[in-house]
Amino acid sequence: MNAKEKNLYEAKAKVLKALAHPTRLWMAEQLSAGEMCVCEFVDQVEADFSTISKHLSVLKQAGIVQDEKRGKQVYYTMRVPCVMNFMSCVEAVIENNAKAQAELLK
Amino acid sequence: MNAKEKNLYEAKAKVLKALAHPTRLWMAEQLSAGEMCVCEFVDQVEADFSTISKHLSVLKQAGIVQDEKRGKQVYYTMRVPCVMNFMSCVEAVIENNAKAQAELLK
DNA sequence: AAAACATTTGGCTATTTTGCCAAATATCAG
DNA sequence: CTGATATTTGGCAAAATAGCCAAATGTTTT
Repeated sequence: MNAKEKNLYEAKAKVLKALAHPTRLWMAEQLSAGEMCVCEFVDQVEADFSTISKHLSVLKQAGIVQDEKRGKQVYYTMRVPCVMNFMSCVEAVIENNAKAQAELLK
Repeated sequence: MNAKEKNLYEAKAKVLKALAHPTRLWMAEQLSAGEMCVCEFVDQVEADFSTISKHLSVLKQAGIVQDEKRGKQVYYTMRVPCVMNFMSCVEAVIENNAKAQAELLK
């Protein structure tokens, strides 16, 4: 693996890492259904609003979402909607794991 | 978000987290092309073999790969091949980011 | 049984990530 | 301008992750 390839894998990993947090993943899924402002997340997520803001910032830094200020509020939208397409496969992994677990109990 | 839903997002995040490391992501991509033994990774990755073993263990714990001992060697294979399908989208994110960067320089 | 080989595990430190609080910034209402 | 509201930023402590070394385990060869 040369330097260029290494950079590529680091870039890819950064995108995945941004999604690899329960709260951020949930946020991304919500945004897949349409834009939301920070205040809506504050209402629905049990965490300090500064924490929520930082999570959104991580998603933005990774290039997954974008923000737009309108009045007092900041609205976030998905920038690359396809990102959520693979969640069905992630769910398949989890189902597989559950099956394997169940198998152990037989 | 109730407790059950929270568990689900934690499980999904765990799968993503397992892939969210340059070395592990590279390993997963290699395995998408067919099985490999730990020793092959040791030859190709610049890291201690214990580190490599631990990375593979993380992928296994997440349910992404499975292992099989044959003789002295341990062979790893993808357990849920679809996991790599979304990489084209992750690449799209990166391309988008690059475009945005380029735009800044104009 | 001993030596050699392949891999995993335990333990430790360095680094990164999380999440809260407090403070700063920006916008709007009066 | 002042105060209220929405959000971001800085700073810090706690928790999680990464990666190396050494030791343990399992397998084959001699």
